[in-house]
Amino acid sequence: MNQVFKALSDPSRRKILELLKAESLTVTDILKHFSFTNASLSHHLDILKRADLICRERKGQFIHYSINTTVFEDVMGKVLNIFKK
Amino acid sequence: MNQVFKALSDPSRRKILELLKAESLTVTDILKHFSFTNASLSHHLDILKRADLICRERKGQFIHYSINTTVFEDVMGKVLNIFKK
DNA sequence: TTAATATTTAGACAACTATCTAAACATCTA
DNA sequence: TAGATGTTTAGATAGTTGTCTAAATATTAA
Repeated sequence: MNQVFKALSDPSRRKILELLKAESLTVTDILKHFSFTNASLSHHLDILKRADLICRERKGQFIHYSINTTVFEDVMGKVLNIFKK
Repeated sequence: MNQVFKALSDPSRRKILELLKAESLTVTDILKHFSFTNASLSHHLDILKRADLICRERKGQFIHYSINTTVFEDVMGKVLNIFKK
């Protein structure tokens, strides 16, 4: 679960999640919203993937990324546990 | 709000919050649960304080730290916003 | 098969972070 | 006031992170 918190600690990665919650996108699509290189984006996507926060699916030449909503309850629960008695 | 996520990204700091949600504690009290120095703990407390996640109050020789529950809704809301459509 | 497009991987580097030791500051007690 | 206790600050260092360029891999189209 530490990987999830680490993944969420970067603003760019939170923005990626914001984008993906609206619709599933390719790397090139996502890249349009940022100023860094595709290599950097790939790195961020890798971290989000390892934290199980996103899913990837190749469709021919493209790879589509989407948010993994099933992890949502886990994260909320963990944040809840930090604060709630 | 980035400071909040950064603060939560470290396991030791999350453990500190876990301890403080039960009861308000002094630095020495908190230190018993960790193996690093008081200087390191002070550093972690500073980060949590800047993120507004904890409160400090001097009582004579001691400084008591407690969790800031009013920030709870903010954090939950932010995590919600990341996932919820 | 060759060229073009989409994405990841490898390696390097500057900036940041967690930790330490040593010193300073704050308060209490004798 | 002097010494003891509690806590923070300063400065140093090793490890981590975000970013880059260049090269590699995967798929499509000509």
